[in-house]
Formats: sequence, structure tokens, C-alpha cells
Amino acid sequence: MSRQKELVYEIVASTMTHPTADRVYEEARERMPHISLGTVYRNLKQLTEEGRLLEISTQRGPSRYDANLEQHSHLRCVECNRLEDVPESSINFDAKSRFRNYKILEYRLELLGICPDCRKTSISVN
Amino acid sequence: MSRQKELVYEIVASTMTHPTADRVYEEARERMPHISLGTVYRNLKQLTEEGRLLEISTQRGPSRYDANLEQHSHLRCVECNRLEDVPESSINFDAKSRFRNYKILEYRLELLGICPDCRKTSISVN
DNA sequence: GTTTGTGCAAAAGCTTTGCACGTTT
DNA sequence: AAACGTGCAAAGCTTTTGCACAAAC
Repeated sequence: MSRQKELVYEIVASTMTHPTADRVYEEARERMPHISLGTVYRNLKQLTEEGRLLEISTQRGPSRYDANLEQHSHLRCVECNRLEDVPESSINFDAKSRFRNYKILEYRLELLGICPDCRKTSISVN
Repeated sequence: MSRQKELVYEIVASTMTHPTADRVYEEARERMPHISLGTVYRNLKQLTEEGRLLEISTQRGPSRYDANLEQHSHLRCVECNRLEDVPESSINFDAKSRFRNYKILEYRLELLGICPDCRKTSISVN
């Protein structure tokens, strides 16, 4: 585990905002000015493959990364793109193991909505 | 509604495979050889905004399009990338309208699994 | 004739990759 | 010195966009 990889992991793990690769890059440069974007992508990919991070591809924009490995869902505000965790316990879903002869490995639920802050400032949406 | 737009819609609506933009383009060219990829993208986007199509962005690869407007989920095979519909009735989910002070507009559930065909040919996965 | 949509090609956004070099063992 | 990871830059893939022209009204 190189210093760069460690830094990338630490940044994702210490952030609540599910940062994009680019955001991780920005933060990483503050502590390691010569790190490259390619290295950030490489390490994010490796960490994801090793199961230490989760890649979240939402309906819009670049992938975001998450160090919370528990099964949970995400709630994205369609206006500001903020991404929040939703714990598994809030969801009631049964076809976890098998469905239509597929072997289910995992499921991804994305809720799309307007967050409290954006609801305040938008008139039309209730 | 231009002839191109009509064709794009018709191709998506008549296909069960949730085609990508590129796939729609390939099919469209068979019937309208001078149609451009840009036009396909433009029309897919418009049709989506008009609510006549659904854009499905899966965990991997380009967006795919769906003319089935009923609330339903998708089941993607992580091996062959095949994408199948899952009817709403198979899923039990309550936080449809409000959650954590968000206004929920819609939710997206992506199931990841191995389809029957791929399970046959892969030894390790059961 | 004005509006609208098209084809084409260039650009933009996100991600991966080739390569030479530096580090680690 | 072999194996591995990096920085950099180029390339790749998906999608959007500017523009001149064509089609529709």
C-alpha cells in the first residue's frame, strides 16, 4: 500500500460527501502536491476491486466513492446533487438472493428527490 | 416530431434489450443511412425530457433507454451486461413519498446478478 | 421567411493507459 | 535487478454542442 493509495483511501473514508475522483484529487494535492489524477483513478479502482471502497455511479455526473461497506442505499438531490446514505433498515426488500433464476449479488437503489435545503429555495416544488 | 425522432423512439420502443445510444444509431442507420449519432443523442435526450423514454444509467457502460414508463426496476447481469425489467410488484418499498425531509420524486433500484445463461457457463459462481 | 431540426465535426467530460522513471525489496 | 507504483500525457469512450444547411410551417 503506497503512500498515495493510503492517502486516497483516507480522504474517501474521512469524507461524508461521497467525493468524486476529481474531488479526491483536489484534496490529495493539498497534502501531496505532485500526486496525479491518473494515480487517484488507479487507486480508487484498485480499492474498489479490493472491496475497501464502493463505487457509486449515479444517474448524473461522475462516479462517487464511499468507504461505508455496509449494505445501504443512497439518496440524491436532483437539484444540488448532494448524496446521502440511507441505512438498509429503512428498506424492505425481499428478493435478495434469487430472482428469476438470476443469482443476485447485490442491489442498488437510488432515490431521487429534493433535499430540505433545496426545497426551501425552490418555489414550485412542494 | 421529425422523422428522425420518430425513428429513434420506435427503435427503443420495439426493442426489449434497452439499447444504448450507439445501438439505436446502428439500427437507425439501416433505415435512414444519413442519420447522425448527434441526432440520435439529441432525440434520446429530448424524448427523455418529454417523459416518453426513461434513461437508465447502470453501474457500467453507457446509458440505456427504455420505453416502458411504468415504475419498475432493472436487473443487470454483471457478466454479459444484459438488462431485464423487474416489475414494481416484486418489490416492497415504502418510503415512496417522503424520507428524511426529502421530497422523493422517484427511486432507482439496480439489481446486480448473474443471469441463467451466464451461470451455466461459469464454473465458480453458484 | 422564420422557426426548427439535421449532419457533421469538433469539443467536452470522465476514465483508462503507455511509457519512462523512481522506489522498494 | 526485478517487481511494482508513480507522474505525465495521450488516448479512449460517451455525450454534448457550434454551425451551416435543409426541412417544415
